[in-house]
Amino acid sequence: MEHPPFAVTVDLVVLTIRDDELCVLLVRRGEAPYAGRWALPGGFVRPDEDLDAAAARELAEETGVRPADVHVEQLASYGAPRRDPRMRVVTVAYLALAPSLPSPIAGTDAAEARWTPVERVRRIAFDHDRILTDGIARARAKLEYAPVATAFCAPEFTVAELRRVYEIVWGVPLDPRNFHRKVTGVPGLLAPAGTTTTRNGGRPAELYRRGPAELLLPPILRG
Amino acid sequence: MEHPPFAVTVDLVVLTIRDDELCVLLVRRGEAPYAGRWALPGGFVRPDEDLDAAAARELAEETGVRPADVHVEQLASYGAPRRDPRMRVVTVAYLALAPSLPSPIAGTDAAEARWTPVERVRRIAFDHDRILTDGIARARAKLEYAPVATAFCAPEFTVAELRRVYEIVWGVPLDPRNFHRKVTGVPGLLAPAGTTTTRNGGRPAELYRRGPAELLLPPILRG
DNA sequence: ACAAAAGTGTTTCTAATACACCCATGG
DNA sequence: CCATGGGTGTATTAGAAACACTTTTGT
Repeated sequence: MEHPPFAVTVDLVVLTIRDDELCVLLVRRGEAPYAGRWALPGGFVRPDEDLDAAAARELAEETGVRPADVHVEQLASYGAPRRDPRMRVVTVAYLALAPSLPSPIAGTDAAEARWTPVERVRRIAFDHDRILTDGIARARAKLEYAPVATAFCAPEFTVAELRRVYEIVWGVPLDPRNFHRKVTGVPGLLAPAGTTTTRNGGRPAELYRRGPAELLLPPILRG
Repeated sequence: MEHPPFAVTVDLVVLTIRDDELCVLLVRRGEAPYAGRWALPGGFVRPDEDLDAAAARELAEETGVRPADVHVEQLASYGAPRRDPRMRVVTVAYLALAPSLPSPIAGTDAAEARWTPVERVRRIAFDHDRILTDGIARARAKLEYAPVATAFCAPEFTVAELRRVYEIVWGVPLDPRNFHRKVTGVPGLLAPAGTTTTRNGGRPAELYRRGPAELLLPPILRG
């Protein structure tokens, strides 16, 4: 009963919104293979560590964000025999949705890390193109029926800021009036903070925090 | 740079409909751990085998069904440190939806295999309870927006047989008239076979094959 | 003739869309 | 006072649900 030895890694598709664009966190590889090329952040799962824990650890190391502010979920696993030329590696990919972070990423231990607009990503290392494509598709689909859009926002946000998230991720314009009604009508989605802001100009807007809702009923449909 | 050694397996949640119940394929374990207990079918990924290929191979070994007749998709990965007491095992779970098969499962190499109604599954080996729960939830959700219900049917089927699939998987009654209109109205979902059958009694029903549609628009919503 | 299942037509109601309009602030 | 974005009201329309009714077989 010999079981072939595998290495197991976690890789992260960390998405955020910066300057009105959907961006992904990429790190520059220092060693072969693909030395000097950009890649998704990730690393080996430790001997006594659960998969989710490994993903959370890598995320903290790379971004320094508090886990409570980020939405993390397992995406899929990838294990083609020669996806890593050194050895047989199966990677468990995770999708993370994070609020906008300061540009020089705090607490990072990677040599070089960068937020890149997803439209401009070209030929990254390993099979990470495919993983990124799958992660973006998942994020787009999940906004429809799960309250994850708030993960892209600061702890307190306006309805218009939440709408911008949808417009940027989906790439379609939404009617501000109908969106407002829809999103404030979903029970448990938004909790009023009781304060207002004028940071976007015009009439002061109500500030909200994320509510306790786990599911989005009815769903918010794409244009 | 030492990478801890992992074993990697695939486990299968194979669902079918037998006697108007949603059933899952379970196999009896011959060896420790959990000797004599029921478990999801599965096995080790081979050194030169992709994950999807390993899942397809195990499915063929356990059920003997032709791959074209079954819907197979990756479900999720599970890798808690002590989920297998022998060693560190990460398993990639797959969900398969199959048409009703003859009871003594043809082409099986497992010592003992059985279709069990999902409601009656109790305390199966390892963390397979959790995997099964996740698989059922995925199947229920996927019927809404993907044309996978046909995977439970024979190659040629009636609208009423397709409706029974939805009713059994969701556990809710559906209006036959509205269902008929809805499902025949989705472009590309059903291809008329040109023949009819009276196997369900009453007026002859049109027979259909699965159409080329990949997505279900508009979705079929749960009552 | 009658039961049973297939399939169609029609009415009702809910919810998404489009858009006119008013509100509250900064400059 | 005017520009800007926030928020409400309302008419239109698309689709879901409910159900009466007709069709085509087996017995």
